[in-house]
Amino acid sequence: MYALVDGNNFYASCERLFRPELNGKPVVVLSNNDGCIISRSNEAKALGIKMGVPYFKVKELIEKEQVAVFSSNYTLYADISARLMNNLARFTPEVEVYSIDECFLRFKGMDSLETYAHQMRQSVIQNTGIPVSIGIAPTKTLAKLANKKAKKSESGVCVLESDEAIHEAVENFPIADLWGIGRAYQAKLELDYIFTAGQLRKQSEAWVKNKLTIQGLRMWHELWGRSCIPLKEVLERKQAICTSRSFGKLTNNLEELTEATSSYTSRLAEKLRADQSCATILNIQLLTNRFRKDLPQHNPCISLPLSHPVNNTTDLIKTAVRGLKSIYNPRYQYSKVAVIATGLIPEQEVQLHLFTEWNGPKNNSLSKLMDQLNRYYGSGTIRLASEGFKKRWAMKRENVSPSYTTDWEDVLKVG
DNA sequence: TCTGGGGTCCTAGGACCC
DNA sequence: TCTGGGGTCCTAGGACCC
Repeated sequence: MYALVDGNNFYASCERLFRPELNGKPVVVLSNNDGCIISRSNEAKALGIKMGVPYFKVKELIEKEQVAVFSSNYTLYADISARLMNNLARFTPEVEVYSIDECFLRFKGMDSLETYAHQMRQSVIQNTGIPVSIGIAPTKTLAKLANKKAKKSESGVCVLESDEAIHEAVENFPIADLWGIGRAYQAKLELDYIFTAGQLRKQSEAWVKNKLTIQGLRMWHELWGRSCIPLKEVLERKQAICTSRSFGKLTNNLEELTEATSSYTSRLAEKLRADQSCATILNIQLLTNRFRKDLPQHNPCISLPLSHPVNNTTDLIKTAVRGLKSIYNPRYQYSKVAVIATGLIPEQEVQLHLFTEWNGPKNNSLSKLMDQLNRYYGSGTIRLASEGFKKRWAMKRENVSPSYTTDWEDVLKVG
């Protein structure tokens, strides 16, 4: 049996941990650049604030209703997430951390899962302060479905074990809420008058494969209780690593774009090293603001093969800036730059080259020392001058909460 | 004025191999 | 008139997830 455990309104719940006076009050968390609503407390949902709406469109309502607004603080959420996952790992050895706020667990040969689920829930709320919902079923797809049911229930737990219970849960479950059905598939299925998981489940194997390809077929089997999506317990090495952010304002200034590209690339290099990977290809993409219909659009990108696999900051920045300059056009106002590393290979398995002077990864001690210093003294403490100092392009983050659990300066004082 | 960021998997089609 | 069969690898684009 699989369980899916997830934090209720996770980011909003994290913010409330350290602001208990906000319990029972509406709270929202914004995306990067204070752009969109990405997490809402139940009270905020009740006000009709929808997921994903641009902040400026609901600002008036938010002010009128005195909703507490937070810029996103991923340092905080990642730390709370780790506590949550560690707590859950005490209940079974088979754990897959699926996202920052979700976790699949697997149980073998247990006969009182319902009781166990309530114990887990109690333990998590007591040890981390985060309320969670738990769905349990014979497959991951059904566990996700059970989790949605759990969210709506009083107890926060939903166990689907017997064929009858599964049948009843699936029968009227909206197709759009299924794990694996997005907007495009929803539209496609509705053209065939399929609106519920029950209706989809009744279709033939061949029909489903034809409409939704192999992944849809897996989902179909899982809806019948035949598990075909395994638990991924070990983290696989990433195939691509990306750093991209919108600017706080539009710009066509090459100096600013160069600073931003250098900064993002520096962050990207840190991520590569943390993953113990080296890149063989670096992609740079410039984007204009697609919502500004009044401005000309320009979204050029370039793929730069690296002469040898690297993850050190200076080499990557040199390449990135060269790429940026080759696609930049001063006629356009840009809102974002993305730096993407692909063709990743393990740091330990970098091949030497037979026909060039290059003789192996150069001593990365400078980059590694920078990582150490930045981990200890805070991100950006030591950096390359090309990343700039004024950072006029930096993203908006007007309501960011303190790093309560990861920065000594921000630890709460009791007195 | 103001609209997020970071990933994965699958398929079709083209280039190429013997 | 009539032009094979069986593969691999790569890429772009489309779908999905949180």
